[in-house]
Amino acid sequence: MSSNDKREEIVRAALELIAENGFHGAPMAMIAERARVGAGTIYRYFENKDLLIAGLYRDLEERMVPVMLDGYSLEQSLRERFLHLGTSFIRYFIANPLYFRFLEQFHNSPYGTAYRKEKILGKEGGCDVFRELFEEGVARQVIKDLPLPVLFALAFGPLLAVARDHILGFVILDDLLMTRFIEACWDGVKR
Amino acid sequence: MSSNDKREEIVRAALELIAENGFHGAPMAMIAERARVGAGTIYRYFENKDLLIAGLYRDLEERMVPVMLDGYSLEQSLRERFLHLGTSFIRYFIANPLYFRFLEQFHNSPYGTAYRKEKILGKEGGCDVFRELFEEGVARQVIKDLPLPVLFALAFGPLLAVARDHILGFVILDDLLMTRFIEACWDGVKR
Amino acid sequence: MSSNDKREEIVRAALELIAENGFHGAPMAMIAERARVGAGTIYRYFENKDLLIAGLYRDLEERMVPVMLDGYSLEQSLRERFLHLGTSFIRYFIANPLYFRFLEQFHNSPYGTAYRKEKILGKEGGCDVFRELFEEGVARQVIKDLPLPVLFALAFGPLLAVARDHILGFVILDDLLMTRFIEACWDGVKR
Amino acid sequence: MSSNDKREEIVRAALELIAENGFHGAPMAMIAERARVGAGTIYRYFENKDLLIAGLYRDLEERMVPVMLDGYSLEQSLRERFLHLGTSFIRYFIANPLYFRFLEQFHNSPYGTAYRKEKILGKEGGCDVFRELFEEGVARQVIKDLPLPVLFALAFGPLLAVARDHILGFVILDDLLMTRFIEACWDGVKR
DNA sequence: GATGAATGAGCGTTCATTCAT
DNA sequence: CATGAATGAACGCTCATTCAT
Repeated sequence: MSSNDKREEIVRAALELIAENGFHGAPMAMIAERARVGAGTIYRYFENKDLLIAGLYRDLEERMVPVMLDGYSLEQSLRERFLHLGTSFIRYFIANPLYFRFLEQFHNSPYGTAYRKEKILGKEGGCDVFRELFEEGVARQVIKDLPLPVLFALAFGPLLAVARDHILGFVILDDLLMTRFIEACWDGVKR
Repeated sequence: MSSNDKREEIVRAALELIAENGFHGAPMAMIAERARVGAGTIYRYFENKDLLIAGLYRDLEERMVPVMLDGYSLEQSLRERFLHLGTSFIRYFIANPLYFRFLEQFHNSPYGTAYRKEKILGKEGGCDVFRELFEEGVARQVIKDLPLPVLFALAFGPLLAVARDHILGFVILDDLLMTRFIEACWDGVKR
Repeated sequence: MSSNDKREEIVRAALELIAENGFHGAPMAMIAERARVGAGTIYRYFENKDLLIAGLYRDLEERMVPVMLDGYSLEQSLRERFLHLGTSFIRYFIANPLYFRFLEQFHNSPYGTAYRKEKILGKEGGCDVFRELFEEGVARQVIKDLPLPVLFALAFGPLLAVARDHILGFVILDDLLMTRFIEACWDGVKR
Repeated sequence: MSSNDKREEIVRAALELIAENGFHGAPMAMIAERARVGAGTIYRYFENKDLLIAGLYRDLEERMVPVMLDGYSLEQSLRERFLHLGTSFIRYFIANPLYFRFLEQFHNSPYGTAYRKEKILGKEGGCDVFRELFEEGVARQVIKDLPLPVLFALAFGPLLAVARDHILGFVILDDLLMTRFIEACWDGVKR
């Protein structure tokens, strides 16, 4: 097994356990066991548990951006771009429910709180493109003239909530329903 | 100090500590100290920590409903009723940021997960009235014909997100902004 | 068992183990076991291992002073006073070899080093009386006019070395030999 | 780098780290790093950490003897020989404070204790010559008729104590003071 | 021979829970 | 009833040692 494989196994194991059981259900020894690795080995790759988790978060963020931007074009209308991003966003989490669960655990946790302090805005990987979209929309009077955080709340709030509901099995978002849902989100932000 | 006072002190102390520091920053001994009560005493009122926290949650839910329903009238239009509930909802959390922080801690935690498993729908205290509102709105073709969880996501998602942003100081929701924000939520759910 | 007994048991156990095996041979779990106490219990009495050990040291220091001063009188000649203190000092450690071993462990250890930084001089409990003796002796031209630390080295160096030798069984210091030895120390410091 | 160089690098690195930080501040990995050698390499030269440290000790002992004997002549008087050895001894440690610090760390440590058990007498490198000096002095009635360990205590006790004080900066031993100090030691052992 | 990644026993410490008082 | 001292399992982390390369 190569060194890189080991790192990846650790990341995978940590992600799974945290997604399944939360941080309190993912002690280092259990992560090591699931990764089929000695307990001390984790510390060759991550200085401590906090940094392992922060690393996990950064990993997920980075992986997400290109997926969301795939097929995204500034030549489309604002509405089309919004629908594209919203759909990508939700599809991504439906396809990777573990990632979603992890991010939820992370956000409301001492780990996430410290991390968020640095970023304030620009949260939720790939937000920059959302921010640009909103700013352009406000300027062109297509989107409501509300502060950015409020627009983010109107867009991400429902997206995250519905992704959670789908993952927990409270709704099944087929293609039609997803489209109608994201159009509803657009209704919230558009003028 | 009456038995009831003691219980209340415990609840208050636990709420404060969890809201301020998260679950990891609220060990039983610290809760007992803040409540000016022996550590063992907590166990007279709550079988264990999980049930203390679940009890806390139930408490908050119950306290919230009458506040939200204050001034609520079935004689108002659906839109007016939605705006009323949304405004009450957000005002309540702005007035009680500790409650909000606690609920956020609770939702993504082993405690909350177990609890949610029981309730599936009907979550977020005072939802019944929201559910009735949505069902009536769908039936009367005023609200989009989407599954209830999706409508909940469209309404609560932004409400919770914006409440968090306000509490963390990312936006300041004055009366005007709050009204415009909740109208935007209505735009999301209305036909 | 009273609370005080428990504290004492912990102190005794820690002292024994450290004296017998050094710091590395006295993990908290072993101290707890020897004290017939839960591992967590130690932490009710001592914030952490460092403070347990510093506490132990302070304890020993305090216990020693009155023993050394018993029968000490400023009306005796300088020589008699020196012999008295030297004899008491060495007798004390011969009677309490565990204390001696502990102090030796302590002095050259991260624990002791930090502690010594604060005190620089005035080390080895009951030194003040030695210092006064030396200062008076220098002033009255009975003792060599050397810096205090050098006089301390001339007096304590042999005392500690011989105590160690006795405890390890390299010599047996009977009363006669002890007297002759301390007289030899006096020969070193006197004019 | 030759095999012998490697061994020497390891010894040097270990000595430095232990002298600077004590045993607890010198893990094998850190020694390897400072010696610019793989962690496993150390084990080609030393069976385990205990033996590495015992080897270190033996090294220092061996290096010290010729320095102390430089200029030493059996034709000098006993007093002159004592002063010579004492001066060399103390000068050596003042010139090599790292060696001194290491030896102090070593003496009160599980490593040193085990080692000392083997040697009982003949401790402190270059003791044989001291022993001969003492035995001759006792026989010729120039030195007090005390057991050898007691004479060692009278001589080495102050020497080590004063060397420590100098190295820690509590006194500065210039040539004059050093001479006067060693003469005082001689006063302790001579008849 | 030399390496350094991997190991896992063992460390100091915390904290939910119990129970004698 | 109320207490809080006592408990010990479980945690995050270190490091002497091994062994595949």
